Amino acid sequence: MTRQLTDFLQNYIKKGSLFKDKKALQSNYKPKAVPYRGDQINQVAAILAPILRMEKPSNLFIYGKTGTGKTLVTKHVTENIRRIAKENKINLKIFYLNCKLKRVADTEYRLIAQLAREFGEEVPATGLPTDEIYKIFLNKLEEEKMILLIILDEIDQLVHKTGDEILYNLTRLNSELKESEISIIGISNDLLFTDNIDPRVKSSLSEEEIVFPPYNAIQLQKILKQRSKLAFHEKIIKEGVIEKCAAYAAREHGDARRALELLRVSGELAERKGDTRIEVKYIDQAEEKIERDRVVDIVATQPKQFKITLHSIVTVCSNNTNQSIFTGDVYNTYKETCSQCGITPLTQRRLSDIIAELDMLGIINAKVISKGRYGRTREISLAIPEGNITQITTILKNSLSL
DNA sequence: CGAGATTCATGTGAAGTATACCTTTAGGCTTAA
DNA sequence: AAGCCTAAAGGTATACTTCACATGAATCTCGTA
Repeated sequence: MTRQLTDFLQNYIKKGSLFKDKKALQSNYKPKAVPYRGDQINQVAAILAPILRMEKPSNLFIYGKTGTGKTLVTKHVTENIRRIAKENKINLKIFYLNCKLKRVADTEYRLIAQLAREFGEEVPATGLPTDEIYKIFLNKLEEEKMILLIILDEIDQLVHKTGDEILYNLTRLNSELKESEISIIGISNDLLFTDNIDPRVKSSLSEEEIVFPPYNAIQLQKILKQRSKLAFHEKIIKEGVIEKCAAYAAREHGDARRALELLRVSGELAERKGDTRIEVKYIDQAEEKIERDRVVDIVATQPKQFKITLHSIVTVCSNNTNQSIFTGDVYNTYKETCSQCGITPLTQRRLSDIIAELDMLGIINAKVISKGRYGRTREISLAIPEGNITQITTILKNSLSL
């Protein structure tokens, strides 16, 4: 047994890795150049450039589907601006916040609190009035006499959850500032986002707008080739692999992040199998694995009540296969589940909201339908691939100690 | 037969409540002069 | 008298509950052809 293990480990070293630099394929990797986004880079740069003359740049709004390079381009440009600002002794700060993160920036209070924390200020998670937290933040900002650039990623999620007042407050902030100035970059996956917000907010928040088009399959291929040169040793990738990755991602609205992830995970799978080259067959496995990991990750990080709800949905789904299931069924099962693990159940009202949130997360599909005489409800189905359900159930059971 | 009323099961908005946390304030105790 | 600690008072954000009303198509009702 030990013998085997030593052999394995020895071999592992000897064989070396398929990867030269795996980081090049990870989602937080920032390449030196961003291909096919020259226009967007120039536009963003042109809009933000006034910073370097200590002038407040226009607020900017960026739209585009996931994996079209919004975040990457924004970071790319702002990094450069940050660098040049530093060289020229311009007092500039750039804060990047992802509004989707639960319990970080998903309410007005938490958003501002997080900004204050970026300044190194200790602020409590709750208890203070919201204007108080604004004051703390603004005072700190005034003290430092600077230009502040706030990047709000996935801002549509925030507004969806808490309404558009936040945006109004944010845009109004400048009028309260004497020494410093704030500019906001909003990034949204939802192309129709601004249709539903207050026109006053809209005009001041999106003084400038940039739309990021999806990549097409050929562009994706080029991107993949470029990155794979950095990431893998020579001649590791078999013919057709890149093409297939690109095709898969192009099918999903040209999502470059996905394409890169497919390639990376394929590589990892090949490596784990002891293969010396990446075969086309690994891509399909990779796609499955990615989806599985995504779901597992989401599920595992949900609060308890969300887990119980999800568990109930899974249970109901598996009990009556190929029949549609409704809120009422889920709620009944939910109550049972609660009594099993000794937790007082929430009301149906609340459960309704939780189901809606789970839908937003994309792990279930819930559509409000009217069954005519038989009332109105949500038609719920799982958005988890068939093969992963058992695994998810296990995770849920373990964390709920069922 | 068809237009309009009815109905059901739950969606959904608003307001209220519980909890956990915050600051302020008043009182009480200690201490030093 | 001044200083310090503590506990109560008064305030907030968040997650949840309560209450009440909204929804919308299948079904029912009833007048009419």
